[in-house]
Amino acid sequence: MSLDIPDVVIERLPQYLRSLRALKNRNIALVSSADLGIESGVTPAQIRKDLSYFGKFGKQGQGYNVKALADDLTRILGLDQSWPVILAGVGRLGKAILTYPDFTPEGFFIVSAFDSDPVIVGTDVAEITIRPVEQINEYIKENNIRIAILAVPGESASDLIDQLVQSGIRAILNYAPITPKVPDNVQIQNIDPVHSLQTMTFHLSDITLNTNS
Amino acid sequence: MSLDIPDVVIERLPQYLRSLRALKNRNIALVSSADLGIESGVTPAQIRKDLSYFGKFGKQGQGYNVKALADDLTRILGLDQSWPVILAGVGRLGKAILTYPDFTPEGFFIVSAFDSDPVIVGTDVAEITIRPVEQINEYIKENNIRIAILAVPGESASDLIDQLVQSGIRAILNYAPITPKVPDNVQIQNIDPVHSLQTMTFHLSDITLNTNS
DNA sequence: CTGTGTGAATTTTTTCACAGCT
DNA sequence: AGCTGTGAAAAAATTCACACAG
Repeated sequence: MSLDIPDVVIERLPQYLRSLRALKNRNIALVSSADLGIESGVTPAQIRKDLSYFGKFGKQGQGYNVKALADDLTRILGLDQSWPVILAGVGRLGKAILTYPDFTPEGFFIVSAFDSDPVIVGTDVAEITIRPVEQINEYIKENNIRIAILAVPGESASDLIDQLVQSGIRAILNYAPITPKVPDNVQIQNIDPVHSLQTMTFHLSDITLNTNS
Repeated sequence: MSLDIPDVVIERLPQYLRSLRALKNRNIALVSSADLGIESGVTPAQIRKDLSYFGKFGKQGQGYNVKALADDLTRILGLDQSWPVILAGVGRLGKAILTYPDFTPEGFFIVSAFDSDPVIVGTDVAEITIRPVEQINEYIKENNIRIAILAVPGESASDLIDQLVQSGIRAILNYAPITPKVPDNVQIQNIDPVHSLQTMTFHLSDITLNTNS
């Protein structure tokens, strides 16, 4: 059994996977943790420790088989299957997400989109007909959807999240500028460019007028 | 002096700021670390410890003055000034970013945008005329720009980042699906929805076929 | 030799718990 | 009495360093 694997470890796995794919594209068949470290920007010890949570993938004296490790990570991350995803909120941002081409090749496909605006409901975006948000819970249950992308305004986000979770959503990619509380068995990842920018300005303005009273 | 303030601490500050603003909107003038904890989803001890890196902001027995603390955090984060930002890459994603309305009220304004495609160069998006990417270094230097948003394809990203850094960029909001290496004095934050989704699927598919060989 | 896998050591981050101010 | 600010303790994450497999 597992599942006392630290979240920090899991968050690095997609990065390793990406690096391995890049190496494979360069026709590199074998890679050491040192070289994978250079490629992914992680220390070799860290990589070895991270992988050790899941098994033994390397050969002493040689390193890791690039393709085999990529396949293993793909399986570990659950990316050997294709995940249906729903989108809530088809405003400016939601439309951009619907037409964003990068999800599909990675195994995520948006199967339906919902909005509360009657003007938007019924229209088509990227070959998907927008449904009224009132139908979202029913849709989730009937189609066994586990992943939702949230692109609604901050005010409506919390309530909607509660509903989604009720209906069976287990993973939320949240674009609303809030940090919602969700139950332990629900995953949430926030995409928040303003927050990211605000983190960086601290370092830019460090005249750092500190020295406490 | 300061600047041995952990990054984890700095990353929580914008969250506190947001919570304080929400409290202020509800006309709450005074808040305890316990209540701010509920609002922001951080433990009270963590909040107090975090703030202690920057000074003493509370009153024993009472808590924190909401407005005063919000103002202090705004200053600490360098958000009491307005930051000019440039955008590199005006494709599908870049256009969405240009028309994204949330940066401006938070003190970030996009002053110019650049692209390599001659078809795009010269056109106007959101009242900004797209310039050729060849002029980006000159523009950064002449206008003393410190922050760049990167929305170019993965392949072009690394090289461009090196150029930006050379020209004086100190903070990069990166939408390209790579994890670039930058010098220590340069901040980078990655916005990577696919990575975020891939992190979550691990938890969804935990049949967790582990138990090592 | 080379480079993995891993306990042990170190460092970082979080939480505890309480003295002291209001 | 209530709640901050903070050293000290605990927990978590990273790095070290080396036995051992190929």
